[in-house]
Amino acid sequence: MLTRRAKYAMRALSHLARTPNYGPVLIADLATAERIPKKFLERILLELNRRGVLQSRKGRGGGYLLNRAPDQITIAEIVRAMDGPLAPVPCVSQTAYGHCVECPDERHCGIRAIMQEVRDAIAGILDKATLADLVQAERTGRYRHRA
Amino acid sequence: MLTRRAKYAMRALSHLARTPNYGPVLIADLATAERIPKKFLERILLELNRRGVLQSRKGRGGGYLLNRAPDQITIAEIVRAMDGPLAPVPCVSQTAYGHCVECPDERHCGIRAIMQEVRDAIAGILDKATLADLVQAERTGRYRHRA
DNA sequence: AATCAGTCTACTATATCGGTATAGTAGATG
DNA sequence: CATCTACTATACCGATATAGTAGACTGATT
Repeated sequence: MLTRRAKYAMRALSHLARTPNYGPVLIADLATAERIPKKFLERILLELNRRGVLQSRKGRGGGYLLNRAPDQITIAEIVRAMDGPLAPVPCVSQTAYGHCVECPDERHCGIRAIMQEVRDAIAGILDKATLADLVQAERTGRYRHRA
Repeated sequence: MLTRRAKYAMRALSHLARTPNYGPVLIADLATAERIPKKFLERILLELNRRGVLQSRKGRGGGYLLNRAPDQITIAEIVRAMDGPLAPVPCVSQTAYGHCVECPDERHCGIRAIMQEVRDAIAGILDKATLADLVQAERTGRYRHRA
C-alpha cells in the first residue's frame, strides 16, 4: 500500500506541474491548496529537493519549483523516494537489493522467482509513467500503460 | 513489501504441498523444518484454516493438511490472507474497496488511474500463480508468468 | 536590519510487525 | 471416561514505521 507521504508528494508535484513555470510556490500555499498538513509537507518537499526532483528558493518571492520538466520525473522515482523500493521482496530489488533473513537459498527460492515477475511488472509501469502522465490522467480520469 | 507472515505462510504451505497426501503435519514439525517460530506459525496456520486453505485434525496423528490441491491454491489468496489487499491504494482494490480519506474526487484522481494499472498487473500475476507453481519454482529457480 | 521563506532537530501519538505467554477446547485412544 | 495430544483463542510485549507538531536556525531579499 502507498503511504500518505507518497500520495501527498504526487499531489504536491502535480500542483507544481500545473503551475506556470512550474513554480515557485510557497509550502503554505501548496499545503492549503492540496489539503496537506504544512509541517508534514515540508519534510516531503525537503526529501524531493535532496533527490533533485525539486529546487527551492529562499526569501521573498521564493518557494518550491520543479527541477525538471514533468515528463522527466517518473512516478517510480517519487514512490521510491517516499516509500522505498517497489519490489515486494528485497532480493529482487534493483535499487535496494538485500537478502531475506529467513531465506536459506536464494537460487532455489520460489517466492523470489514469482516476486521477480511482480517487481518487473510494477517497475515496468511506474518507470514509464511520468508526472506529465499523472496530470493528464487527472484531466481524463484514465491512464493506459503501453508496453 | 511482503511481511514475514506472508513468506512463512508460503513456506509452510509449500512444505505441505511436498508432503505425501499433503499432510497431516504437526505445527511443531513444520516450524522446525521451515525454521519458523512455532507460536507465530500457529497464528498463521489458524488464519489459513479459517480461509479454507488448510484443514486440521486434532488428537494423535493429527496436524495440518492442505484442504485443496496445490494447483487450486493461488499465491494471491495466500498474500491477501496474510498481508491484505494487493492493490497499492484501497480505491482500486477488488477484494477490499475503500475510499482514500485525502481524495477529493475519485473520478479525477490521477493516482488512482495509474495505480489501477499496477493493481491489475500484480493481480494478473498472483491470481494465476499457484502453490504448485511455487513448488516447481523452488526446484528450477525460475517462474515465468504467462498472460 | 527586518522580513520572508526554506532547513533542521527533536518530539509525540498511534498503528503495525514479529514474537511470546497463558489458558482453554476438541478429538483420539486405551 | 480419563487423559494425552494437538489445535484454538486471548492478551501481552518491544521494536519499528507512520503521521503529524513545535521551535529554533539559516539564507536571501529589500
